[in-house]
Amino acid sequence: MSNTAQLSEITRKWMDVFMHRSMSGWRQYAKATGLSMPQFSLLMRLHYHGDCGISDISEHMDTSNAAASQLVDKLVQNELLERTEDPHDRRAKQVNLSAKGRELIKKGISERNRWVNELVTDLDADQRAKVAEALVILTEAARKLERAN
Amino acid sequence: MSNTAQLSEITRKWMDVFMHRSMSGWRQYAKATGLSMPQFSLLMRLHYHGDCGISDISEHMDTSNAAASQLVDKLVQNELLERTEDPHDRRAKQVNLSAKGRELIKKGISERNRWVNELVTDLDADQRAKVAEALVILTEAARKLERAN
DNA sequence: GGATATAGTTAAGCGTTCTTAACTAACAAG
DNA sequence: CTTGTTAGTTAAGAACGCTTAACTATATCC
Repeated sequence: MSNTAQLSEITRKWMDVFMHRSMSGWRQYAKATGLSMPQFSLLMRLHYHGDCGISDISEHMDTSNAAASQLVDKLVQNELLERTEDPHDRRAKQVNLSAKGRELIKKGISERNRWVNELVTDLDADQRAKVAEALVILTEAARKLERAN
Repeated sequence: MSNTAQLSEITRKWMDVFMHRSMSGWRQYAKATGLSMPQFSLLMRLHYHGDCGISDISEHMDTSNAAASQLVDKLVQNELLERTEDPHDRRAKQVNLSAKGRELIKKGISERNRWVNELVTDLDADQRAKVAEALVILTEAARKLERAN
């Protein structure tokens, strides 16, 4: 049992459920916080890879330098980001989440975690152990794959 | 082992990796297809719950009737949606994905699945079996939770 | 020092989405 | 039949994000 085709079908179903949920979860949170998708996306990016310049941002978001600059500017005005001068290169800027921005993202992430936590609280001990083991395997595989790219 | 706190930490890490990946995946796909986020969101909604009226859409997207109507209109013009009259109530409309729209969403979903498939291909047989078992458990739990709400 | 490249900002213009308000058409109840 | 409700559309105006192009300031190379 558990050949490639079966596993593929299982992951497909899981992704289906999961994507459905995560999409609508994000949408609701963006609405609630008043953030647009690009704004939210940038905050997430900085949560994972802070301390980067405008060019890094524009490159990663697949957009122009001007757009990134304007986006950052708006979020700086809203006090969600801090934009400081790079001490080693005074042309460049270092963009980071502010305390307020970090707080907001942290809350968003924990709200999304709530769903998974609800999911696992209904499981019995045996099921929980299995889920825990599998998620560790998957997380490690994802990390490995990310490093490879 | 595997008490509640541990499991919670494990799911948190998994969500972290997974959300990070799925967010940027969708962003890229939306960019590639030229769809805006609301447009994309509506197509996904119709993929899961087709055959609904303008009011259903506006209610679910937490927006005004006018906005939903305009959004649908644009996607009908792009031939991604079909808008037909409800035979039982001629005031109402039935909105559905067109063949072209279905195709587009299907492709997006399969791209998303590709990542998970890459993830599991590197696993050995034992790990695969464990992952398969756990994902079945989680998918079932998610379905149950959804029915409860 | 002077030419060139790089990092980022600013401004004008376009397309999108949203809102409110006014409107049409169809249904429902007396 | 008339009154009121419901479903959806249309129009005007504001906000946002993106692009291109022109610009400032700093760094780098010869």
